[in-house]
Amino acid sequence: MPEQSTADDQAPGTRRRRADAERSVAQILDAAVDALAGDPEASMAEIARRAGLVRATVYVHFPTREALVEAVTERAIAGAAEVIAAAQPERGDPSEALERVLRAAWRSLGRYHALVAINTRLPRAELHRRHLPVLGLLHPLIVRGQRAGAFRADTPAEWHLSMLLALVHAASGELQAGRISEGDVEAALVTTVLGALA
Amino acid sequence: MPEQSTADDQAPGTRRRRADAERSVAQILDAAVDALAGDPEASMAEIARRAGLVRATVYVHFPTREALVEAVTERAIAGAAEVIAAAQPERGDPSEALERVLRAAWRSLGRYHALVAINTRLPRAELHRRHLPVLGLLHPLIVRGQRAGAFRADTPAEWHLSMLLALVHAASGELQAGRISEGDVEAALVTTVLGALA
DNA sequence: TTGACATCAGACAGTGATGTCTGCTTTACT
DNA sequence: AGTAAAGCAGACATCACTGTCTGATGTCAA
Repeated sequence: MPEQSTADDQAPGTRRRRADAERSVAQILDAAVDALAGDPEASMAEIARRAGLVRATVYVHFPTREALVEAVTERAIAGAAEVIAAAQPERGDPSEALERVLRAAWRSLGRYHALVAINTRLPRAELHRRHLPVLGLLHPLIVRGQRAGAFRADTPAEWHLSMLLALVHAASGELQAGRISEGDVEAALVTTVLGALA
Repeated sequence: MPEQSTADDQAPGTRRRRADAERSVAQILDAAVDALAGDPEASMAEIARRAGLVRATVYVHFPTREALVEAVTERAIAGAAEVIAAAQPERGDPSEALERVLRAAWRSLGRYHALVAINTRLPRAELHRRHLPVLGLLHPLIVRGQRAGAFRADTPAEWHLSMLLALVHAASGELQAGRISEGDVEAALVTTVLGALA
């Protein structure tokens, strides 16, 4: 299991992990994101190659492929949660707050979009558990908007959330396919999402 | 390549495929749908087992696994296109026509819902190509709605189409994950789609 | 009925992946 | 400077899956 911490919190009696190890773990996680984005079944060899490391070294830090994939998704979701939280979903008019959060998330989460494909084969409960950090931030905003009459209340907030994520992913796909320009996609996404929820 | 035809159109000089072969192909396609629904990477052995056949027999009809998967998805999309055409997207008020088409398509998708997972890991361009039979039917309807002022005209019709497909796929995902009941999902999908386009 | 077609049973080689291990070299910390 | 940690190179066993082949048996259709 990789340490998520950055510095001086090693357990008493244990030595701290060396700096090069820390660097390797980061390289592996970055490489895994890139590799898995292009191919959800990317091999450990491919990930190691991208990280500029040898396959055995990857296994030093992540005992199995599954452990690595889990670490990658956990980190991606944590990053998303951080960006969303920074956009303050609890502040201001619900529609405006949603637009603000959406724009912030859109700009910073590009590379993680393809990781969704990995999670689709996980058990439902596990999937939900991993997304809790993000859902926990957005769900109150949706509910708040529903209470204020800004968002439809005839469908559950969870539905709105799923549709929102789907539209974001689809928008990213349209952009990648070149069927819409980078300048237009954000505005189109915002209007479509707000229309879908309102 | 499996013959899509049912009966009396064999090429001159070639013998018609025997009835048991026809049956086997149908069994294989059905089994593949079920197997791939549960696991997009289901093996040929697993598909053959479900079809009540031996693996070698599957290879008689489909030269590679890829060919089988393609046949399955092609068949599903062709079925959807047929249903959509039957719902007459060119008739009546655009919003009503869209709702009518959407409901019809959704109901007929039935067991194919889970096949979405296969398509998510295809290259974007290929995904788009396979959806062409459906897109070709819906595009005129979208354009007609935009001209009539029923749908937003500040984003291209292609954008609307992509968002529509994304929402349908997401809705099927929600249903598959058990996060919404089968009774509620159709209504929720319709309102979300109409809201997104209007 | 007869012959071509289809399925079965099982084996086979090839491939590519995972996870482990060893010996050696390099690097970071104290 | 010395030592432990980390990385490298490369091998290895194992596994699951794909695609092919054979020979025997069953089945459709003219």
